[in-house]
Amino acid sequence: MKFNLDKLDFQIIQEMMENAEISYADLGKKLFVSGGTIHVRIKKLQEFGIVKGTKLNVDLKSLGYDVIAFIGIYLEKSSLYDSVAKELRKIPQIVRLNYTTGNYSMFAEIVCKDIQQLRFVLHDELQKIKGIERTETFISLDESFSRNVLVSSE
Amino acid sequence: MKFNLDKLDFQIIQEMMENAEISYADLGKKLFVSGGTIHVRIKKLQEFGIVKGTKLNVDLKSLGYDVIAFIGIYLEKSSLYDSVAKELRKIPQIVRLNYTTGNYSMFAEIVCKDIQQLRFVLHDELQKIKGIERTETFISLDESFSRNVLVSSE
DNA sequence: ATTGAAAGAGTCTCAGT
DNA sequence: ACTGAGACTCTTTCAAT
Repeated sequence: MKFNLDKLDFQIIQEMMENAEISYADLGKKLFVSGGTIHVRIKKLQEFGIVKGTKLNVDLKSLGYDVIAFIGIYLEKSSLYDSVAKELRKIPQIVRLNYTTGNYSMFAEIVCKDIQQLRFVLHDELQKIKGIERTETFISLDESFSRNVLVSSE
Repeated sequence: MKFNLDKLDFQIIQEMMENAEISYADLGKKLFVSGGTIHVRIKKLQEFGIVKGTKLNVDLKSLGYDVIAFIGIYLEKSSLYDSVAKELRKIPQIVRLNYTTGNYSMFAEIVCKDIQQLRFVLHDELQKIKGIERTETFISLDESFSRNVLVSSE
């Protein structure tokens, strides 16, 4: 760890990773300090670059984005990573891309409105990209859980 | 889509998925409506359950959580899904679990402080869980990008 | 449905401890 | 380093359109 964070800092991060709407006064009550102290700590965490902002928590399912899938990508040559990544970034349904060890060269996550859209991306868009040897798709039938990591000083 | 959302609703969602800190007045300026209108729309989106709250955007790398990996899990029987999911949930480093089609029965994402911790989870904790036949691990060497889906009415 | 203004709540600063 | 109070800003409500 690069910074000297204490238990209170971690408690604030943990709490606000789940719910960033809580007021400083209320969070202070919960953690037995004043709202002013919460404020000072959050300012410090922002200065350190640990807290980068807040994001809206949106229920994608209710917006019709039902289909989540993971794609393992085999490249012809691993040197093609950057150029393939650049092409994959152009596909808005692909929300995440990691360069990985193991079977696959890259690992992508894709969010679609329906199976037809997923098929279109897999069949039409990915096939056009030079350097992709083949792909394996894992469609999520159920998200068992999704949560934040447990932060602490150890 | 279950709801009647217009362009403005989607613009608000898109903007605030990236930055939920912006004030209603400022967001209104950006989208050429009053702050009051932004407020009404967000209230509506909350009532619909589309907006579920806000989350702190934390830089896990700077907190020392450097190691992200994906784990493909083979089960002995797919009926063991629930009991294995229950055990995996007890491991705090596992932040996400999906039940998937394809090669693997389940797909997990894990966040660790170092390779030693990852090895401990993979070798000691996962091996203890009854019903897991074997696992394949893909360590992320680089996150090329991670972003929100592009929402719209179509 | 949108607006603008007033009331209420929260953030931010700072002097005191 | 924490606190509490005052200044300031944002959210929330509401009457008018």
